Amino acid sequence: MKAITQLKNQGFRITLPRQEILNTLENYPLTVREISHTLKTKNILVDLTSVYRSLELFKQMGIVQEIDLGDGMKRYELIRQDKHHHHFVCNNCGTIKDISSKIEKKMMKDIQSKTKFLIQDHSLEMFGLCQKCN
Amino acid sequence: MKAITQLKNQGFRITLPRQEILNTLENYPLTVREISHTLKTKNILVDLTSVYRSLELFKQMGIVQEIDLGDGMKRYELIRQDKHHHHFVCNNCGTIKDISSKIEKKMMKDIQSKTKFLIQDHSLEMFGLCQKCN
DNA sequence: TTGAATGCAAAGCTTTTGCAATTCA
DNA sequence: TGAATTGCAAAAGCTTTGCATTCAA
Repeated sequence: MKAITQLKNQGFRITLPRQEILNTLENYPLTVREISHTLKTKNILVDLTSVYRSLELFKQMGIVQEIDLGDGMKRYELIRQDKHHHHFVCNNCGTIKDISSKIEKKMMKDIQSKTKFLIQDHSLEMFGLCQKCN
Repeated sequence: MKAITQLKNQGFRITLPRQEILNTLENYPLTVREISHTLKTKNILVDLTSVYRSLELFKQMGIVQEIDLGDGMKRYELIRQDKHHHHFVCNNCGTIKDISSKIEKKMMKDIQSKTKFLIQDHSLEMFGLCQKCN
């Protein structure tokens, strides 16, 4: 279901800030500042606070996902239909690429049966050099 | 090589704060506040700033490793000899357990050959319920 | 019209920086 | 002794909160 529809269906208002924030997230994960800056270049001024609040709402609605690359800022990306994936960050140019792996599920099952922990979620981030920078 | 020896060999001073900070890290990853608080219960008062600075030094010397569980605070743990591992965090009681997996290396190789990215490092954190809480 | 959403200012946290005082070697 | 290390105060950076104003429905 499209994010906007989802908002409407759940009784939330379709505001310009919300629509535009969602638009910025089309391509790759962004920080709050990056979202705000992107909007500024389109002459759409949205306060940082509102960006934070919108993202919090989107997160709770399952529209958006928070990712942490360990650099002190959270990043946000749209959740595409059940396409669980991870990220590769280039240490040189900073580009973020989506990564998905088939072995992953097996790995989680393995760990779960070995440890008897119930794994509800996990995050996997990779760092290195992208094809261009290598 | 023991951390203290390593410090001495590299010309750094063996101070009480440094020794005691290292001691707190024996068991599991701690935040800066947790380190400071642990020391306080032992009547050892070390300023937060000094904890930060010691950890930064230890990190650069390869004695300590920074981990990010996405809750806004960095955690620090001793690096044991080439025992690369990851973490499982219980969503209920907060316990952090070390996890290591054999499949992991294969997974990285797989991704590397598929994407042509050079993977230099990665982080994997798992969240769920531990045996006790499940 | 009216409650939801936004903007602005201020505060809350973690982490960093500057500098004088202290301390290890 | 003297440079390295620490502590204290202040600042920096990300995020949250309070409240009056604005706006979608």
